[in-house]
Amino acid sequence: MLVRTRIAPSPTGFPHIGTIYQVLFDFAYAHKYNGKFILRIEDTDRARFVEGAEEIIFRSLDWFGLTPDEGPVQGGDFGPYRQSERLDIYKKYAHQLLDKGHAYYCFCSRERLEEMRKEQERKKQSPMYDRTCRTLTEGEIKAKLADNIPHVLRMKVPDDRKIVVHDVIMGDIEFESNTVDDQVVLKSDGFPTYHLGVVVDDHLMEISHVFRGREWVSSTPKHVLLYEFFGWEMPVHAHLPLILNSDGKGKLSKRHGHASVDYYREGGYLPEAVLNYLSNIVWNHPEGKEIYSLTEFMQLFDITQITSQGARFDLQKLNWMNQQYIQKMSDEELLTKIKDFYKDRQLDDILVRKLLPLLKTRMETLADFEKLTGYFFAAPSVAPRSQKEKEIIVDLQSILSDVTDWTEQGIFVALKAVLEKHSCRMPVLYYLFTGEEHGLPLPQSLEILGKETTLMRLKQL
RNA sequence: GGCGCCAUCGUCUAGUGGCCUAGGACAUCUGGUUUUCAGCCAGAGAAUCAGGGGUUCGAAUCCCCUUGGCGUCACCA
Repeated sequence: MLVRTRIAPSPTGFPHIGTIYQVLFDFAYAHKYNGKFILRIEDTDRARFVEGAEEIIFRSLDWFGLTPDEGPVQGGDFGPYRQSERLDIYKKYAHQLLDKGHAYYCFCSRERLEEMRKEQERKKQSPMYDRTCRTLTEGEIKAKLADNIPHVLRMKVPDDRKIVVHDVIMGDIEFESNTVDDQVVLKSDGFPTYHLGVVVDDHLMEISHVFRGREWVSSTPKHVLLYEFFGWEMPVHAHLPLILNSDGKGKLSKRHGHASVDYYREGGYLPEAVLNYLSNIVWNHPEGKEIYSLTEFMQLFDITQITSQGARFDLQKLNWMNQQYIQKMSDEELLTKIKDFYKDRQLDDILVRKLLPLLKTRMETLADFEKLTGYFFAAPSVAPRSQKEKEIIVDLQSILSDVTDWTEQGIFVALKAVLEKHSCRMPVLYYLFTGEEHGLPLPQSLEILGKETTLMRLKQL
């Protein structure tokens, strides 16, 4: 069987990191078995549609190197890959359901539905459609249709049945059909709901494995039923554990800035580090390694071995991982990444190259470059904070101007003399030169800055 | 509330009946690297394996109950 996985985001806002987390598994699994990874845009909610969101999804996937094999951009034999362009298909299948007696017209207004739910809640019942329209006679239906009363199609959930959801990481989960709602499958605007959309498209696009978040398990019985109604074989399902907010309260949400993919790109994170982190929170390398490549993950992971607990998002650990990746990078690679990250800044290659060895162990993200190297590009705004510091500046000027050997070692000796004379500590000098109390090693920094610039800046204090 | 899932250091986890007086990583703290900060090295503290019952010669591991957390209950996905 050919492995085909898919991600089916809806263009309703910025891409969520949870989407990338899911794609990681889609992508890895598909490519592990020489299959295909498909992108399908589920734009069936016109009210929540956001212009441009689709392009951001494409871009985000590309940034992570998780480009789909088939999709709206790449094309493929199973298109169109946008649900809004497949309306006829859903209509056809919805009516097939109707003909087979697995669906029925519902003419209930939103207001009535709303009231019904309120009433149910008042009676402490779980809100569910009361099946009023299930008993409509053929004549009544025809009359309402003729009157152009807005309507939807609902699936007819059978009574008193066990519905079993097979999940490769959770095992079999049993549901009682009486707790399953007569879900709307086709909306009054002719668009399908998610439930009809996924089932039809996953089948038509020959999806073999469905990886999605745990939040979907409770609607899976509906999908099981739909597959059964159509007489189709159901793809293998794996519901991935949720990524939780760092306080453990709830799914990683928009309130936490780092739910957005942009947060990582703009924050100077490396896509491979983010992917590494994402996989590591629910999967362990057999040798206990924490740092491993996507390729290695792809080769070694087994979907059945995924943890079954939701995991809190730990930014500190991600930061550590990102730093590990930066540290292990070659100078050339790092230079490229930095220049790319600051592409609007016209950075001087020669200067940056000199800085790299100092930077490497001090950058958690590419964005740290700016904080760490500011004083190389412009004089920091510093003013002596005491009489003592004024005296130190005077001594610094005279001692430094006498340094003939302007190297790390020569500068170090000179600085040490000042330190000893005033019996002060390094952070004081550091502040005078950079405006910060700590950062890159001072002697090396001054060597790179150059004698002339160093003395000139000192004079301006 | 109904239904479903989950439960090992602060966090992510290893662990599938004896190798566990519970291992690793992040974080924290201490010392070293003969004066910043990182990095690196060494070390420390940190989990009565949610609680209670079983099963067993033996349980973090199997079963039951309780508790707690999370998810979900739309013409949203």
